[in-house]
Amino acid sequence: MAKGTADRVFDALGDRTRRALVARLSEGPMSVSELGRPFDITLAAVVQHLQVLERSQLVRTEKVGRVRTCWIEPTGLDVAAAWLAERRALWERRLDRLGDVLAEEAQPREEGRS
Amino acid sequence: MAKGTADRVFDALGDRTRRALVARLSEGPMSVSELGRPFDITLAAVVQHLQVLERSQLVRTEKVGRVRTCWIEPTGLDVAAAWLAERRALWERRLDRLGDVLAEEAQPREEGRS
DNA sequence: GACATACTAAAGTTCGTGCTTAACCAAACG
DNA sequence: CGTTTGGTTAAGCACGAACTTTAGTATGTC
Repeated sequence: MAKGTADRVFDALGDRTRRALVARLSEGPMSVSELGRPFDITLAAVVQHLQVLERSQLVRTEKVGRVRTCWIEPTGLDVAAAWLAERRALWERRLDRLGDVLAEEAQPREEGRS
Repeated sequence: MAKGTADRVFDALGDRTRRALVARLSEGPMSVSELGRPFDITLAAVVQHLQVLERSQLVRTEKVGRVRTCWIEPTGLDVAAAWLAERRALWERRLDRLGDVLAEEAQPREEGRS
């Protein structure tokens, strides 16, 4: 099965360092080496993270001359936010079942169960 | 450094199977074995995922008799949503710098750089 | 009591992926 | 031209985490 967009976004955001990179990028666009400066990792590692972030549509980059500038693509974050909102909405509608389920477990009925 | 709440949430949501578990749980509260039924993994694995989800505050569980019932804690999702919203808001305010940065790279000035 | 169910806990295996090193290329600068 | 700077790519290592197996506990059912 093909990986959906939400999947890729959460995979990307599942890594501590990548979240930090996104946080740093949210302060404004910058070059790859500038982006990676505060972190204790190689430039190569930063580039690899960047590839994941680009695949997930969270970040976009463009190379001018020999310097690649990176920036956040806000709609990428929207995909994740939408997934969360959907789960939450779905849940809110079923919340009332909670009491029923717990009560049912406590004193099971003799009703038919498959 | 201590792991922040947002960190734990994204770590938890960083796994494909756990996202599927959350999705299933968003349809309503259910027992551990019922939760894990559609998945091709051991009950033990489901329990382990559940521990991560509980630590991240995304899910709460309670044991009555020998059956443990699980349900989503909506505020857990809120933490993640808030993180995303914050990055996005921060970014929106700096978006205008993009043009400047790209232009600057294209034709660097002779102004002082540290 | 005996058996089944629902889960738990520990231990071990395997596989992914985050990281490094090293070699490399192209652009800027003298 | 040679050197430095900024980035790319490939290869390989190493650690963690997702999973299984096994064995065990407590609850419910007959």
